[in-house]
Amino acid sequence: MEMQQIRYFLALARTLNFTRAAEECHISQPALTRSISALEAELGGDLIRRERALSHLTELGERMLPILQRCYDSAAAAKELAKALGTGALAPLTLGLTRTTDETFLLPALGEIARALPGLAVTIKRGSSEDLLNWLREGTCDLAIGSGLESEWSRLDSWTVDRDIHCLVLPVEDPRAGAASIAVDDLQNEKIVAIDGCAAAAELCRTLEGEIGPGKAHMVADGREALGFIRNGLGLGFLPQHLVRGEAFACVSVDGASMEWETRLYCVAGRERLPAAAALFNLLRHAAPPRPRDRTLLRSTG
Amino acid sequence: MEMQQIRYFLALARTLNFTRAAEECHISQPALTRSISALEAELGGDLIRRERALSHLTELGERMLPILQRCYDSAAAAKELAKALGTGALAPLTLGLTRTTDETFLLPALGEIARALPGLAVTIKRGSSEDLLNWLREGTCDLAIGSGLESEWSRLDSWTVDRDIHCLVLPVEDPRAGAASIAVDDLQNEKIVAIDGCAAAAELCRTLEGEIGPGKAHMVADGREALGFIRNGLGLGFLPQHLVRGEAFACVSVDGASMEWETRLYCVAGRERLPAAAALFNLLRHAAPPRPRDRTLLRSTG
DNA sequence: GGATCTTACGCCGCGCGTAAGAATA
DNA sequence: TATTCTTACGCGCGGCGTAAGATCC
Repeated sequence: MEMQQIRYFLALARTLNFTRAAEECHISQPALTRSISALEAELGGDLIRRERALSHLTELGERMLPILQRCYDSAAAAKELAKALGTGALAPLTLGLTRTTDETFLLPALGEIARALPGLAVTIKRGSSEDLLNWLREGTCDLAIGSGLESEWSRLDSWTVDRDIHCLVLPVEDPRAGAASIAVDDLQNEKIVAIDGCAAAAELCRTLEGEIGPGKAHMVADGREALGFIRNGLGLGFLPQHLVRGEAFACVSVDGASMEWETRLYCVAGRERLPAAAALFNLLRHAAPPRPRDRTLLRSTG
Repeated sequence: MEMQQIRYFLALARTLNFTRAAEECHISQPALTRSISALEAELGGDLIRRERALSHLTELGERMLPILQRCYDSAAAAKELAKALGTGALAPLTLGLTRTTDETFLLPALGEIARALPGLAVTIKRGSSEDLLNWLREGTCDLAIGSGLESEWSRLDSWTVDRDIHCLVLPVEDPRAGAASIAVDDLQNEKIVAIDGCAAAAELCRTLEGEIGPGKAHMVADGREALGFIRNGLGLGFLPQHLVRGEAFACVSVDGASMEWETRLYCVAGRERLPAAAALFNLLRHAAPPRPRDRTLLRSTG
């Protein structure tokens, strides 16, 4: 069963006339007759009763019609969707971000791309660094943004595109909320609330006690969950500062822990990019080097 | 876009490996490469990123996959359905009956066919004689059963397969309910309730007053509606007797009106029939000639 | 005779397999 | 070097158009 035969049959079912159907298909009438006959032979029965003015589809023909119509429509839809993707009328862009990555620095660039590509359709997937690395390998995302993806994979390229400051997050009523900073040693007996996959928090936990373990810190999925834990006294947060902005929490720096982390753009070398991914890539790569974020927000209450 | 290409692409999407996909499709690997390349050219973009162990579908490929899968599944479903129709695993049978035709005489034959053809699927369509004639012409029904389809169409064949007695149907409280018979003249001022398209009732109405008109009789769609009309005093019925059986009505014959009508089987000469239609045709044609129905029920209350 | 579908025949293109080449690990 | 995909080349099948035939109105 070939697509041509289906096209011919659909035309024939519309016209119920071999001559006119052949015209519609831009082939000779004998060619259409032969093609239909072949289809009938394959299906094991006549599709149409040839009765000149009274010609009509057989039972088999009537049953085949909607199925083959769907088949043909699917092929047509595929071509149309492919065209939309080719022209940029539909421009999907899938980004992988670690759970702690602040996406706001992307928004101006995405806005600019959306103006140039009205079909832009962004998908943001959040996951651990390992997830992002796998997504890049599998091609499940176009670009990844975060940190700590570095691996032995030689095809992974990366550039710093943003900086993020991590800080200790306390309930405002905590007695240490007004401190200029807190020493790492003061945290030895504290429970830490961190976001799963956050490299900065992982490093802090390693500093506090050899390895990061489930007993040492609460690992939650995102900032909202973390702040809820902190608010309810389950521990002290160690979170990227942007998550605390606008919330009633105190931010305090930690002496002896890395606070400023680079947010990096990762891509796979030698892999061609869709228009939207290419545009974002260029905007982020060629933008002015990211400035350190304003540190004055530390010790504020958000 | 050819069906082969779709098949090859689906295999490739499963295996993500040109060599194995070619094996699955029983073609050489270069042939599959070329076929996929041609499909990619038609769609205007790569479907798969060739990265050996890391090969994976592109965005375009991911989008095409479900659509082309549906296309291929439709074609497969068409072939399967055609096979079912060919083998008799599915044996549709569409019968056209006039609204007054008693279908019960068909049931033994249909039961016998169902035993031989487990896939039998009967559709009974009710309509006027004109409807039935059109359905036969259009091939919308396999066989028609009723009366009054005779036309100038030379291809219409028919045989008597049953007899049906029409009678005047009265509410049991009607004073004439116990009469042996009623003269046509006594009905001149009566309103008749008849089923639309019933040739017997039409003839009675013509006898009563030149032509059948909407003012002379109530024309309803089926027996249930007719009995409701009669029960509510809207008129006297003239209906085939089988519709009254088991109902609380009186049946009285009419002197001067044709009461015994032949139920005939109609088919289109020179048109091959599906297995179920052929079977029913043969059973009805070669059955013993129909006997006149028992007239003793007349004047009973059903 | 006109309309409609089928059959016959020769041709061209397309898809196939084989074989060789390129790229990557 | 082994694996994997692409390119090159020649062949044969299959679908096409033209022309003639069959059938029905």
